[in-house]
Amino acid sequence: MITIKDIAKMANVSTATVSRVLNNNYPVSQEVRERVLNVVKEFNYRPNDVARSLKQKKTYLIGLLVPDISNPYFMEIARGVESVVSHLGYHMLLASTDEDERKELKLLKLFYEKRVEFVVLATRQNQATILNEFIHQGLKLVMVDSEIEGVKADVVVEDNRYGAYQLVQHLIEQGHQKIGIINGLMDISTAQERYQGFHDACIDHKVPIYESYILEGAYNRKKAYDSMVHMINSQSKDLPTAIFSVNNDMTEGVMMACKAIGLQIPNNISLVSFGDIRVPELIEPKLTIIHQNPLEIGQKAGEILLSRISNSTSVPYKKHIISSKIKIGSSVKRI
Amino acid sequence: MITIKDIAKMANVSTATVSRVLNNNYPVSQEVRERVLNVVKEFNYRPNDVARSLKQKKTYLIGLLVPDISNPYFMEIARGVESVVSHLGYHMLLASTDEDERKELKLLKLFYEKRVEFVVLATRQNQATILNEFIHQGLKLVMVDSEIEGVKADVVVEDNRYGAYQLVQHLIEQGHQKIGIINGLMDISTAQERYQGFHDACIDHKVPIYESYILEGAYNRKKAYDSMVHMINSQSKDLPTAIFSVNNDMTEGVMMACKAIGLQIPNNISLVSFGDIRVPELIEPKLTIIHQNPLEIGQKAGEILLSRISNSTSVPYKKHIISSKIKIGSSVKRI
DNA sequence: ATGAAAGCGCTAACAA
DNA sequence: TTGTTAGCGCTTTCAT
Repeated sequence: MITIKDIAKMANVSTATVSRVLNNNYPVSQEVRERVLNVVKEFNYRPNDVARSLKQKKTYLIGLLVPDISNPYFMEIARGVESVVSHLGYHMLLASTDEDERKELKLLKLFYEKRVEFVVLATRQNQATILNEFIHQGLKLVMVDSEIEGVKADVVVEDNRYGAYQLVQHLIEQGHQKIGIINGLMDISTAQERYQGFHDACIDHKVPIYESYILEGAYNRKKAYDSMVHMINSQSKDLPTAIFSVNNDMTEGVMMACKAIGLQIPNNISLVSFGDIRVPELIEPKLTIIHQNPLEIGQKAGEILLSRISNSTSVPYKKHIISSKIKIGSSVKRI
Repeated sequence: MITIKDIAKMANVSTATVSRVLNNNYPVSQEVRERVLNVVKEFNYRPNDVARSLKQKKTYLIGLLVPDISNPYFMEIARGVESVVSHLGYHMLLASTDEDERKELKLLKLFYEKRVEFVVLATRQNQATILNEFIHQGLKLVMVDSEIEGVKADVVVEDNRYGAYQLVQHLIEQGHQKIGIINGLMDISTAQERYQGFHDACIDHKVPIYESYILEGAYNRKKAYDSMVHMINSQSKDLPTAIFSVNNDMTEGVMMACKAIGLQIPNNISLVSFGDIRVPELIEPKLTIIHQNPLEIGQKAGEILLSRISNSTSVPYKKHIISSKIKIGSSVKRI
């Protein structure tokens, strides 16, 4: 592999000069510049970024750690990050944690050893103490999607509580008093907050909350399907009139359950969802949902990290809340 | 930042010894090993991988270049790659080309400067000559999804021609003689091959091909929708009895068009698709499709690149074809 | 405007 | 088993 030394020799200059013309950061005479450039072109020389990184202590690497890189939601976030950092020459190192705490830790460690300048972390586990330890060692972090209480890092999340609140309020306004919820894993901040929104809306409007209508969906479609089928079968004489599904994946499960059993939405049961299902254009009815914007989360995270990289002055960590808009469909029956 | 030198000093050994205990590649006495390990732990030392890469000329980096990192199809491929390379300590650098040839070239160049050990490229453009130039300079490449004729690299693709062939043959077996096709961009290999399959099936079974039934879908949903609507409106007295949609995204567009206009599938028109639509569970009817397996493409690409990295002996480049299975649904009417 | 040389943080060949 | 040291390919300070 051809190095700067080779180029220097061929152009009859020092390596310093070659570096200067390549980086355009110090005065070089026209004549020498051209001579060097010619040799560079002739040999198709490409500087070794590893060496440069070592010398400059700058890798232009951003690590992205998400539960699953094939999950469109997270990849929209990634896309958002990429869109703002790529212009500055940053590249993204991507990896899936598979929701495995040990793997996540291992990846954080590896990212750190690769000297990524920042990591964007979408995690649903791990303790604040462990993450803070990394941070203490100099790892820069910005958390997206979920929050972990006590972590010393910026956070970009959706307005989960208020989004959920709006959805449930809408149900109540349409006359619903028996509202069920398909819940996420309660050790995850997003699930807690969305549940909180449900809870607050019910309390504020004096609507009772029934234990038996609180279903465990575990943030996955299969589980949501099973829970829903089970409830319908076991409480068929006294079903809720409306369901609030806490994420889009589970919403698909709920709809599949209704379809399988023959419950019509919204005739037999109403449904609202945090996040839209896929290809809604082909599916009836149009759901009333909270519209999510993962791209914006990613962009925000990208901006934050860029500004932290450039401004070494330590401004305090902040929680950025991306507001979520409700979109009214026809999945709620007025009763 | 703490370095191997610091550790060496604190443990009263040479840097070489620290390196040895960390890498476990040379004999070190128990006593010294423990001493070093203690200091490492105490200071939470993490070796600088940039320096190691420079020295070893090994980055453990795989570059992935796809049109769009938020496209689930490509991210399934990425997932496949990751699943096989991550065990060996490889990391993935990911970037979107946005179908922009210049951007793609720039990214290839940057990946090269970062000294990625391999790049997995899913591209739909660029000439073989340009790519071969990179390869000539030492860039290792494996192409996925699409093929570019003449590129000196391994290729992993689906069996596009035969998949399409099966689909169209199925239509013909069900009695269809007037078959339309929503086509991709014909400068992309996958589109060419799928069209070829359509063409061959028609020829082999002596079914006529009508020019006016060959629609431009441009591999995108919106265009497919528009083309479909236009055809239905302009040729309403003599529509094809069946449509072959060349990719899943366009299939969604076709279904939306049918829905908008009130054409029922398969009653009024039959439909087969290369690749399944999203959430098929919630959509009627079940389509007859070719089942795609991007994960497998990624895994295969990962295996290939791993074996090329380890076996320096140059085996000839090969085209790997992932076979595609037909899945019969209820979207084709027997006539 | 240019060159010499130190050094980024490691690894590994060589010596002891 | 351990230490010394050269060197990976760059950048940048200091001379000139």
